[in-house]
Amino acid sequence: MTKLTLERVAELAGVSRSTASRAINGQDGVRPEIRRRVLDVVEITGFVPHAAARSLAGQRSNILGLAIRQTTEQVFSDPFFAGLVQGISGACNAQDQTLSLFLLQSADGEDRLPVRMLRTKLVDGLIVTATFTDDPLVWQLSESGIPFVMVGEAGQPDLSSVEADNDGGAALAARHLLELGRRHMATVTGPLRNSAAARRLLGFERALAAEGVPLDPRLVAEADFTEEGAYAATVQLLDGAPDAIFAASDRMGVGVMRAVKDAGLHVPDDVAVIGFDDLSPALETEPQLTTVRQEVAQLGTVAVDLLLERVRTPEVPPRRVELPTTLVVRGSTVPTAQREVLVR
Amino acid sequence: MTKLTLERVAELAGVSRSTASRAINGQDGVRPEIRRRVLDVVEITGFVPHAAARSLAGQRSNILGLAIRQTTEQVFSDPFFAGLVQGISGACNAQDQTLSLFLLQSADGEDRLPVRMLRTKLVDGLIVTATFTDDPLVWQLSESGIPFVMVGEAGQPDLSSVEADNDGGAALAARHLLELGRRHMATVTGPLRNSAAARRLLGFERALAAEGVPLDPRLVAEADFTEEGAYAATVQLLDGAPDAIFAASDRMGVGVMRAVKDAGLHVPDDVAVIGFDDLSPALETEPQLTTVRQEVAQLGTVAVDLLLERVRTPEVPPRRVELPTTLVVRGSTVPTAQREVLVR
DNA sequence: ACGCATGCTGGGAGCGGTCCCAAGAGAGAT
DNA sequence: ATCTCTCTTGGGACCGCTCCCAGCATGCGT
Repeated sequence: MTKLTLERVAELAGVSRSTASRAINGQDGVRPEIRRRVLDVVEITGFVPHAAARSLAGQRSNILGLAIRQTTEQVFSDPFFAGLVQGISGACNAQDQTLSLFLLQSADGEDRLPVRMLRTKLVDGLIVTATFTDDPLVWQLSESGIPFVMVGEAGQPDLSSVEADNDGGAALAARHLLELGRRHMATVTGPLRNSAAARRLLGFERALAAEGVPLDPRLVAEADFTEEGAYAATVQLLDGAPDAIFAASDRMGVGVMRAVKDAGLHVPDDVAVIGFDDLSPALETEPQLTTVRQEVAQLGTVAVDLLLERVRTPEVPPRRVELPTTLVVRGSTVPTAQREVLVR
Repeated sequence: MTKLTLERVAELAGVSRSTASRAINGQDGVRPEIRRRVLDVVEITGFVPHAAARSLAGQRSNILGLAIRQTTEQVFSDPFFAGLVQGISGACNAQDQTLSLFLLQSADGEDRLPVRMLRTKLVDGLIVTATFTDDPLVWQLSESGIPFVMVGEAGQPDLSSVEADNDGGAALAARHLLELGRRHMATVTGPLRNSAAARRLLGFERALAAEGVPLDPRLVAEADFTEEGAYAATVQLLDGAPDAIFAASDRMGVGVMRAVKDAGLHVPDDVAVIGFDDLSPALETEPQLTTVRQEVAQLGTVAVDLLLERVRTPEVPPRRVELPTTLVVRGSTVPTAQREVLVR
């Protein structure tokens, strides 16, 4: 049996290679009747164009890379990445792109891996996430002139990026707590070299200050976005007797609540707890976690759009997208009964 | 500036394309001196061969796919996958292969995705995991004649696969509990359509039966490899007043312990708990979880080896590798003090 | 000194597509 | 009826690399 190539399909459809190619790729300038005939042959034979040939000739691989700058362990335990990958992979499917995942753990040698990768033209562009401030990877990438976008991280102004409105979200949390009459606010931040973590702290601080309730620096503890880290941080914070704690992620919110409870305190009566993300952990606590919702999956789809924009029209300047956040009130700040009253 | 191609490198080194290619790919039949010269040019120019061209000409892409048949959410919350990906990705790097990850969630349309994928020759082969018994994906793959290996799942005998000695491991757990004098054994299994889960149950049952302590069917509860699922299952099991519970994964072990404690019982005095995997969750409980260790990362490296074997020498028949398991005793079965005595 | 292995090296032919350009067929205009 | 112009279509030239094969210069044996 002859190998199934475009040439062969064209032959079977009684047209030329060029015409077959046009028909298959949905380009116009093909008589409908002929297009039909070609597509029928494709259908029957189950022809699928050879990726390498296509990418060699077409100067485009239609593969997008997702580079996550984190330990494998971290990546595979943080629901944020689950949502992000979900969104990205959905968008890739919808746009006929293949997604390839790269986990960049080490800070050294492997660093050059992604750049090498891109030089091979294996991927058309890269979505980069979980980098930290001044990550060498970022400037290596921008220097190499490869199309890429950053997710959840501001980066330099001349780069494409998507992120949630972290400041605004944190401010929502702050105002919510103020409205509840809390005055002794504490916060467990993510690693501050991570820009999202930093902005959440900043937004929280500012919003409080704006209302004349400045955040006591002793009531700020830095953690690492893990439940355990947040637990430890909270244990410390509790010495300062806060009446509300803002955790920079839901996962940390879980740790915070556990620590509060273990200290014999009640949520939300003694200490109101609020998280960030609105991912699955927020629903697994008792009471459920009030949180600032960010559309994680959408972060992913927007990232894909931005990247394709960069790949397809490099001349269009990069742009930055900020997605809105919303407050989701649950039992960790407002007891159920009371909430119903509020709703009314 | 001229584009950096093999041709150009050859020209700079003053040799032919062929020679440059041989030098770069480490093939022999190149005078050492010439090879040096070529490699120097490569070094200086930073030449990286074009992936598509290479794969088109060489009939091999050097990309391996990892297909995980699970919800994104599940994948990104199960430490088992973290370890597996770690192992696979390490092995890929070591063998100069690129890893591409495919999450296959839906059971329908997207099912054909991997097959389509492979038809494009984008990946040379696939590592498949987390499939279930009679998963259509498996026969689709074997029918399509694409090289692939299965991880942690027996599959048909004529397929390459790696998995831990699940039966043996479960038997280790059983015997350990027996030695501790427990007689009222219970177990929380994984989803039984998953072959690993099924074998762990089987191994546990058989080992107990062999010692004349048959497993009471009412003390078997099926869960879904999640902590929550195991918690719920355990709540039920506790009605039967077991004095030991074998959880088919560490993550489930955590749920089991939580349920036991919430029921006001003590671990290990009232109920001994034992897990499977020896992954991070086992260390996060108090007391730490005794568990059956399987070398998850090694599962990954072996998978890559097997797959490359299939890809490179299709004529060699597929083979099945079973990795040994070991028992790791911790506080959830034997209190620290007592353990020290044992060690002595 | 001559023939013949042996070892390197260079050239050419693809791999399977995409894209550009020229040629052919109709349709509309004059 | 002739000439354009537009719409399709086919052919050829690559894309950048690998692989095969022929050509050449050595080295050796005799």
